[in-house]
Amino acid sequence: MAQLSDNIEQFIKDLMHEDARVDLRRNELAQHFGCAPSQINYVLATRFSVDHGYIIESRRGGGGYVRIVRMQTRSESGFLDMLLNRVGNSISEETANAIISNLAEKGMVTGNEAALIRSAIARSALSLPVSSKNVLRAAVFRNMLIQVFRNYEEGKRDDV
Amino acid sequence: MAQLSDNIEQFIKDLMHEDARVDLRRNELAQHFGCAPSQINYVLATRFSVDHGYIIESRRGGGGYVRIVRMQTRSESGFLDMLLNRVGNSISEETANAIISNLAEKGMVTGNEAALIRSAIARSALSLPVSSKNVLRAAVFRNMLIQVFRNYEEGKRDDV
DNA sequence: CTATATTGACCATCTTTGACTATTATAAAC
DNA sequence: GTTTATAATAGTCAAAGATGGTCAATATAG
Repeated sequence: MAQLSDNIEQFIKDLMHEDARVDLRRNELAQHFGCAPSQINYVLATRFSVDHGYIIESRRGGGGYVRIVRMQTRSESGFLDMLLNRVGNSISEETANAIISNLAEKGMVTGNEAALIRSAIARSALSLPVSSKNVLRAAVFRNMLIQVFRNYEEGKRDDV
Repeated sequence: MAQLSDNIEQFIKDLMHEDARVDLRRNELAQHFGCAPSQINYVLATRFSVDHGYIIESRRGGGGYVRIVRMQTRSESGFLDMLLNRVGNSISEETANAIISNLAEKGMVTGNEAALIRSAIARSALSLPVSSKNVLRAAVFRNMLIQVFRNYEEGKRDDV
């Protein structure tokens, strides 16, 4: 089932296992995977966004490159502030999921916890319009309970 | 005479004989049985629901799949069933917290997970009235993020 | 007759590609 | 040395492809 995009993502993450920064040639990488160069941009956009905790820099022309940098966080409280700011008053499920992935990659939440958070903020959990907090709470809680049992079933293993 | 749905159900259950989890291609399976793809959804909805002890996950697009996950034992899925029933359509924060404590006592969730669930369904997280899912999601997510960092700063300790 | 099953039309989401554009380095011309 | 042409990169965006989801109409089994 592994998709081209997933393979490229993994390839890059392997490269970054040691270093917080990696440079690569877009065209070379595309050739290595036998795909269109713009495919690389797609992977970067969907898996290495700022919300995922990465910054992309690049340069065109001879000797051009694409640089992927894993963002560093100074302090935990600063990081939390930044995240709360990013979330703000409104956030899409996709953006939230990117942030959750980032937290999981950083080891700040376990895979189970990440899944639990996802289940609480999923579109399907937030039934609107809703008349009372109790009704809304039930919807969110139900989703989380199901998630708990999914985790429990897998023997608390962390695969997300 | 065995219905198509029964055959598909059996086929999937055979696949799951060994593993508690199986991934399949909806279209492939439909083709295998010479039926409409949506027939697969029907089978999943009627025979692999949460009530039946299964959880369905899926992904669209290239490399898409349908994943069926079985909960470990009948008693566990029965327990979940009971809980979902108890939650029903509406639940107070107090009742929900009691359920969460019970799950923690049984060791089905860690202390961190319990705290995370509480933070998602707290009165303060469920800001109503609210105009959009994104706004509501932000409120819930913010609460959970704060909880994540509280857990993390406490050294990932699990005290309930 | 009623409950269950089946299908098909239409929708939503994710991925891959290709044509066109933008930028930079290097070599050539002056 | 500056200007100009050419090659070498990378970026953007929209279209096409590849899946799966939903729902209402219809058919079938009991």
